[in-house]
Amino acid sequence: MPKKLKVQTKKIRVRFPPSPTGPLHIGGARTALFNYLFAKQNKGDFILRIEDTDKERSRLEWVQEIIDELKWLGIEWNEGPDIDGKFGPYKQSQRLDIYEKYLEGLLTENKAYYCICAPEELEARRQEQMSRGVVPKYDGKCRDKGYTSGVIRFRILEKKLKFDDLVRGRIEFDAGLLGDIVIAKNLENPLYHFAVVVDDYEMEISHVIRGEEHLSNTPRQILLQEAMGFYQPIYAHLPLILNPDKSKMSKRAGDMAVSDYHKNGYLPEAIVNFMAFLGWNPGTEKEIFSMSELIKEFSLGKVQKGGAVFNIQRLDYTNGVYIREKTPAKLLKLCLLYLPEDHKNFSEKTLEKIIEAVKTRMKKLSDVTELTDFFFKEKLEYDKNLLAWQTMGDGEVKESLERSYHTFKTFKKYITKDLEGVFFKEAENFNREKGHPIENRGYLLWPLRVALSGKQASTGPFEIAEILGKEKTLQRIQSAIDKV
RNA sequence: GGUCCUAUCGUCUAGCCUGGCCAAGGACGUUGGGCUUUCAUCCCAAAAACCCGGGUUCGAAUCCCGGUAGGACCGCCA
Repeated sequence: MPKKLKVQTKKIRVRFPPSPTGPLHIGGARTALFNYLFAKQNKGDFILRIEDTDKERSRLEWVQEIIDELKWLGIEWNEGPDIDGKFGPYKQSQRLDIYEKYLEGLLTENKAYYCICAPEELEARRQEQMSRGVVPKYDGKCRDKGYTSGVIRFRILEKKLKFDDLVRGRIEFDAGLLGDIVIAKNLENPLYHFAVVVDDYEMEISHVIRGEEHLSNTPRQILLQEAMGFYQPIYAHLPLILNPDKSKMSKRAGDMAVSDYHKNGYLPEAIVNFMAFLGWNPGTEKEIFSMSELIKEFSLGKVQKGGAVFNIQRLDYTNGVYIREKTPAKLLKLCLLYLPEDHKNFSEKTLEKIIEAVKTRMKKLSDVTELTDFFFKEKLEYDKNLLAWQTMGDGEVKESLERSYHTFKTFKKYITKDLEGVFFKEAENFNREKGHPIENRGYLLWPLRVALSGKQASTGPFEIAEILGKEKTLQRIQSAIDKV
């Protein structure tokens, strides 16, 4: 077995090793982000490695989805399955010969051995140990039996271990409590603990930054490193992302797939900003960070130790901030997907105006559909009672609408500011005639806005009128008048 | 059950290492108010937390010990 002891290079090299058994989740994406941030900040390399040793559960389409969503988020790697590097290949299924070599070495040195215990038998023993209240661990039955087939087990050395975690400080374990672990089903089928250790070594990974769920796996991996004469990478275990009930955010819990947020109209900048604050904080009062600002400010030392509950309201807020920051042209481009088919009948300029008019009401891009639907409809459907402001009766609603109708007729071109000036005066006049409080413009403006939008809540009437133009505006008011 | 980890407003967190500047700061959310024809944006304000118990000390959110609670792991998954 190759015994060249690699000295840890000065170069910072980190990796994100997803297993393609499902979509990329927020938890994984956050881990990828922290690795990326750390690498970029230190002018190091960020490697994407696909851990597809589980042939049954791994699927090519998941590999693609993980790649697509990571890229969408703006997390890019220096080496990976789609970008060759000198440490490739970057899919474990293509590195079988490498693992086999190390496996054979471990076997000949008697640091690993074949085990022929049947899974059912193992399970039964596990249950029995559990019921007796002892730690379930493999009893070493097949050790030193000289079997030449079966699964390959790694001999766990009984010793105390310690390592320094970058976010948690010194961690100590007693490996004597661990049972011999299966590291491969056979020479051609390595398992996680073994493969990850071999790859991190072969790929000269300097820092292993991963979720806390791996903290208790670390001693096994350190033992494996020692058995093969590898250097030990520096570890940093990130706090878990939790469900509202504080349980670990699992792959099955709800729609935590990055692709779901993507489809629903969350912006990558918002997701990245939000994820960065799940377990990390700059220590200042700045809350909105771009990727490049994060690269500058990020620090593992400021990473929280306790788990963080995923708070969707905060994501929504952050998303809104980024939406409002977009230029009209960019926002329109992003929203196109969520607009009705016939949006193509409208000019780009008009569409931009429509989006601008509803921008502050959007939490996510998909909201644009409902927010703007009335601009595209030929005929508005709404309850005529909606037209009444406060205590207005039908007769007054009609008068109010007719007043607006005639005022609109006097304009050639509809420009929000011009309309506003005249209508505000008109509203005062109307109130004076009707004996309403002068400042309560709703008597004139509310029925008008409802006539133009058909909605309880919407953009103001003058912006709508400007976008609709004279013909449609007049037509909508007329049909409101006909309603009452 | 064992091992390991964690513990500040409902949530994300600052402060903790280097005790006093903390009658604990910010943000989301909530509530109230302002602006306003509505909703949203924006602005202002309020309510809201140091898990518990000991100890060390003139003084503890901060240090120590013990509880308690939560979580992760204990796979021929990763």
